[in-house]
Formats: sequence, C-alpha cells, structure tokens
Amino acid sequence: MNVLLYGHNPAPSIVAAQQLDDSHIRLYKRRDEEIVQEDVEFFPFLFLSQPSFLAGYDRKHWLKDLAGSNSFRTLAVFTRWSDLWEAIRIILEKERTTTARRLEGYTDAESLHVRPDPVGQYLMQSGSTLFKGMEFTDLRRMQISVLTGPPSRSARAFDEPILAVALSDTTGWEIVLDAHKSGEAGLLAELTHVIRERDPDVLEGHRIFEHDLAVLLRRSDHHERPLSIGRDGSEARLLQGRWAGQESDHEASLADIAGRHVVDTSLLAEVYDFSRRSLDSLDLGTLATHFGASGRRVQFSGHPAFLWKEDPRRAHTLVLQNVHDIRLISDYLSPSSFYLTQMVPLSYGVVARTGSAVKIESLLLREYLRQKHSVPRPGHGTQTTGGYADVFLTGVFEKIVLADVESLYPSIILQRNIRPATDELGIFSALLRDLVALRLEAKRSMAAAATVAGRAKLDALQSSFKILINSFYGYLAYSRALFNDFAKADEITKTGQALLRKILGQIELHNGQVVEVDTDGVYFIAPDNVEGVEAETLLVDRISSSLPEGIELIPSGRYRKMLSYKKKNYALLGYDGTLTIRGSALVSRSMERFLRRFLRLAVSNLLDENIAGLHTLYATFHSDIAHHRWEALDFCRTETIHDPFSVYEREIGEGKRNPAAAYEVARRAGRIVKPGEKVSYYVTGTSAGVKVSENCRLAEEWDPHFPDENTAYYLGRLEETAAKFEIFFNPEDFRKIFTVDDLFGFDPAGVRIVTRRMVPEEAPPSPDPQETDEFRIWLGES
DNA sequence: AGCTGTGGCAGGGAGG
DNA sequence: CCTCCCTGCCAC
Repeated sequence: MNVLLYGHNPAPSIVAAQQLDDSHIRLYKRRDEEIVQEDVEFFPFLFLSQPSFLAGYDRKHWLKDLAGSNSFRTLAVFTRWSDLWEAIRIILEKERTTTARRLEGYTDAESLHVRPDPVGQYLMQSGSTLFKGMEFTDLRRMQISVLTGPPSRSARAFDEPILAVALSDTTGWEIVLDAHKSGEAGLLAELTHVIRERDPDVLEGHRIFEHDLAVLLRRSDHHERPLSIGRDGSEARLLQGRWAGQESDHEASLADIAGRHVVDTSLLAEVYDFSRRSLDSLDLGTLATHFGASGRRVQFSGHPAFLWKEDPRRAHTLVLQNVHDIRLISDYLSPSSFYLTQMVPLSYGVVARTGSAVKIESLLLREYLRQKHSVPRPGHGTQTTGGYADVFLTGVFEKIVLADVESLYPSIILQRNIRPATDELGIFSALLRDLVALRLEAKRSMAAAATVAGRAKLDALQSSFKILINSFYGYLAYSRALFNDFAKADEITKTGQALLRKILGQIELHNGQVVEVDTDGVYFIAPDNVEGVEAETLLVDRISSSLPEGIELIPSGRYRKMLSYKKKNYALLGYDGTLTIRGSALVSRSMERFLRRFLRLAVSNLLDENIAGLHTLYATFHSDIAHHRWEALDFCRTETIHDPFSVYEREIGEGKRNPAAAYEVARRAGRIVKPGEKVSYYVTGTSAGVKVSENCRLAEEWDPHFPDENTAYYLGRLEETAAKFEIFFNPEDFRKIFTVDDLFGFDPAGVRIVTRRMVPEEAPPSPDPQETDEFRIWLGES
C-alpha cells in the first residue's frame, strides 16, 4: 500500500523532511534563499499505510476519522517510509535537470505540479477503499428538505428566513422542525443537535447544495451560530468556486461536511434522465411520481411559504412528503453510485456528483501510482469526427425494425485494441476488458438472483459498470484528460462509421429498406418475406454474423409504424399503440406548449393516416389562438439561462452575440437570473414580424382579462410548425389540409402521404489512415 | 470547482 | 428575401 505525502503548496521546494509522529511530518523548505520549516498533518492517509488498523474499527469511527481530507496538494508517492528521502531527492534532482522527461520509477513531479488535482483524487481513495464489502443498505442515509420564505421585496433570495426543516432517515425516523416554536436560531440549534444525534453517513437532498445547505449556512452565518454538523463536530463548509457565477452553467456551490457524504438527488436524476429523456421536469414531485410514489399526495403550486401560513397542517405533510420523495428517488438512483465507489478511488459523495471522465482517470491514475510510473500530461488537439447520422427516406412507413450495434465504441476499442498512445502501461484496454467481464458476470448473476433485493443490488452493480464502460471512448477525446488521444478517438468513430455503412449495405442486400441511421443503430423496413419477431431476429442475426468478431448487431425494437422527418427526428408507433417522438424539431422543452401539443397530435394523426383529423386539428388550434382561448403556460417559451448577465452584456457589447429575449425580459423585469435558472416569456406586439427580444414579457405578467400576446406572431408560429409537414404531402394537398379557409368543407379524399427518398450525402470514401488492408480485412471486405 | 464527445435542427438577429 | 452566425436543445 502506498503512503502519500502532501503539502499545502503545489510545488514546495522541500530539501528535507522528518517524521514527527503517526500523523505529522516536518518539512524543511527553501524559500528566498533560506530554509523554513513547516509541520504538516497528513492524517488520514498514514492510516492507510497499515490497513490492518482498520480491522477493529467500526463504521462509525472510521468515517469520522476520514473527516476533511481533500484540502491538500500533492507532492510525491512512495511505498515505505524509508523511501521518503529518496523520493524527495529525486524530485529535487528532477527540478534541476529539466531534460529528463520522466522520473524512472517515480511519478513525474512535473505532471503533479501542473495537475495536482488528480493525485488529490487519488488520495480520496482512502474513503472508497473502506467502502469495500459494504452494502448500500448498511448506510444510514438522512434526507433533508428546508422550507424558506416568504420571499420579501428587499431581500436577496438566500436571505429568506427558514420556516421549517423536514428530516427523515432510513430507520423510518422523521421529524419536522418548526421555526414558529423556537425561532430560527433555535431551529438551527435543534437541527445541529438532531443531525449529530442521528449521525447519518449520508445527507441526501434535492438541490441540496444549491438550496438546502446553502440556506442553512447562510442563516447560520446570519445568526452567528456555527452549523456544526460534521462528524467531528466541525462546521459544514461551503466551497465557493473561484469562478462562481462567472462562466459556468451552475452556481458552483459545494458543501463539505466532515465525515459525511452529501448526495444531491437532482444531480442523480439529471444523469438518469440524460440517457432516457423520459422526464418532463426534474422536480421532486415529477421524479417521485416517475418512481412510483403512491398514496395521496399534497399538491401545491404556489410558494410553499404561503401554504405554511394558511394551512400549516398541509404544509407539514408537504415538507415530510419532500423527504419521503428524496428517499424514494435516492433508493432508485444512488445504489449505482454507491457500488461505483467500491471500484473507483473516490469517495461516495464525490462519485455521486462527478462525471465519468474523472472516474476513468482515477482508475488509470491509481494503477500508475501503484506501479510508480510517471503520468503524462494532457495532449493538445481536437477530435474531428463523430457518429454517422443520415436519413434515407421521409414519410410514414410500416413494419419497422431497429437494429443496434451492442456497445459500439467499447467493442471497437476492445476488438481493435485501441488505447491512448501515452498509456505506456497498457492500463486503458485492460481496465475496459475487466470491466466488461465484470459487468457480464453481474448480469449473469442478476438473472440467477433469488430475491428481488439481490437482483436490485446486482442491477445497480452492472449499471455502474456500464456507466464506466461507456465513458472510455469519451475520455479519449476529453481535452483535459491526462491520457487523452484525439487521433485514437477519431479512429474509434471512423471505425464505427465504417461498420454502420457495412450494416446498411447488408440490410439492402437482404432487401430491407433503411429509413434512418444514427451512430450505432439503424431503423429499416423489414423485407416482404420477413414477417414477425422471429423472422426479424433471424435477419438481424444473419447480418450480425457478417460483422467482425466481437461486433454484435442485435434487434432492439420493432414498430408498427415510423414517421421519418429529418436526421435525428422521427416518431415511432409501437405494436402496443405507444407513440414515441424524438428530435429537437419535433419535441423540445423550449418549444411553446401549444406547439408541442399540436405536433404530437399531428404526428399521431399522420401515423394513423387520419387526414381529416389533421385538418380539424389545425383549424381548432388556429381558432383557439385567434380567440385567446389559452393561458400563458400554453404559449410562453421557457429557456434556461446559461451565461451570467455580465457575460451576456459584454458579448453584446463586443458584437459577439445578439440580444436574446430570455435575458432581455429578465432584465426589464428587474429579475436577477443566474445560470441554470429558467425564464418563461411570451411575445407581445401586433405584427408577426416584431423583434422578439424587444417585444416580450414574463409569462407571469400575462393577464387573461387583457390578453396582450401577439396573435399574429403565434398564428405565424402555428403556420411554421405546420410547414414541417410539407414534406409529407404534395403541395396542393398540403395547402388544402393546413388552411382554415374551407367554406365548402374539407374532403380528405385523394390525399396521400408522400414518401421521399433523400439524396444520400456525399459518402466520402474516407481517405483515412485506418483504411488499410488490415482494416478492410477486419471489416470483412474483400 | 469540476468539467466525456460530435452531429443535427430550429429560431432569432444582423446585414447584404 | 437570403445567408451567416449564435444559442439552445436534442440524439446517440
């Protein structure tokens, strides 16, 4: 086991060091021609030099002992105490001789100097190592929800007082602390007491960093009362990023509670939804419903502070419902992070909030440090290619089969033995190979698991393997990755493109008609002689067998009908009647709700070939708009603010970007919007051609008694949206359907949905370096 | 403070 | 009108 020495400075010039006791070391540093000494505490990592120490520890104590461990910078790695001076000598030597690119046998100090963080992450493995052998259910998880308000005119958002705090934990215990009873300061004191008494390992909340902990810390500060909820009695700390509120998507606030892990269910939900795109919103209530929250639920749309005043009993139920929801969401989403923690040298709280590149890198680093091998610096450059996407047919089609290449990029990496050029130890592919094998094993055991709980655990395990496996490719093209390799990333995507083109050829060879292809999957019309699941599966299997070893094409969906519109934009009608719509042109959260509804109904009608329905739909919407038969939520547009106002204004000034309604409307309403916040606005004025950024108001300002939305503009929006259907009809039919001018009634007779064959894009016979004979043989081309 | 990628569509503003 | 460029959102 390694011992790590660290200091406060990124690269202190250490000339000597002396061990004082089990947790302190005295460093002698050169500073301005004179030697100064500094005593450094390196708890808890010395702890790890003798793992046998852990044997007698119970969980409560070692978690406490791991308190506050990530605030130091790195210096060197060595295995035995006797190596300390040797490590320092070599590093000093290194600093003198700039020619040596690598320290034989030791971690390259230059790299550590440039990027101290990764080793900091490595240090965190202390936590994760200790999670080994634990079950998710062993954790004591506490849920928290802080109710604030009501918003006052003068106060900033965070100065709103706390009304109540709800807490619950995995033992079934729950409580609502009420500021009415003992005042806000009393509530905070009670909260501190309760948390330390219940002593949770994990504190869970929904937007817990942005909201609950931020509020608690601010109000504690206001009352000049420490929020001592650390396991060692220390205060919770808010780590404010240096660039907070500058050029980032989210407010950078992270809270650090010694000896406890903080998990934000909204982040977990974001990751969960990223791959599924099935959720309308990531609100607590929406998520809880998605995960099957049962029973009668308290619904309240206004600011909960008002409910607290008007109906305390219901408000009480509402805040408790919040913590129940948090627990439910966490029950589903956090186990995979928990099991990841057993594989990755990062602590649970960190695993739950960091991205996958960090996790891959931590694994690579762990092995490099273990082998005491130098670590490369990130390479410069960019990736030039990505996935292959194309649409061959537009219109409505039947008997659709979706065939996917299983784990396309991981398979290519393994089969083509791709690894970053800087990975001298060859850890990259070995790691991936192991993870794939482990995942298969977990999936096999899952199928054989006897209990529901056992299956759930193995499912969490295999899904955490999956997260890692799928990140290997992305890691290569990540500009800040230590082991990045853009050329190799390109090699992977180009190989993927070649495979897809080969699959397209094979499908056509078997008389299937390809409708759409995107990266690793193909939608095609099954050939006439292929009827039913078995026949379709057989066909896909046959095509799969023509592919290289280890590249598997699998049937992954079959649909009664498909509407193909543009690349990455289509709709599917399942054999069970479910309608799925994909693509930013057809479904988008930024699109006005009435247009989303219109599109969904129109697509549905089109798939049913209900032309009369389509016409009625258009006419109805047209009339509703013209007569203001709607509410602001129907026609407002909701956008997420990504840049701070300062950046927006600067870039406008520099002419780098144009005025945007979302920012302008917030500015005019005097609202301070921070990155990550959403703004809902609608368009005012009287003509369709108005400049939106100058004619818009906040959605909440709309008054149904004096509707001032721009009817001409919104009729125009309807028309623009209807125009998307032009491609599905011939011009006369299109005009006939999408008009309100039908004095003599509408007759759908003779209207046919048009199918169009898209001109295939110039498929470059890619002059890749990959287009070698060896590659062609691998691909199976003669 | 921490941060995976490319490809694609829509909508708006500015300027020709 | 058109084209260019930007942002935002989405597919994979």
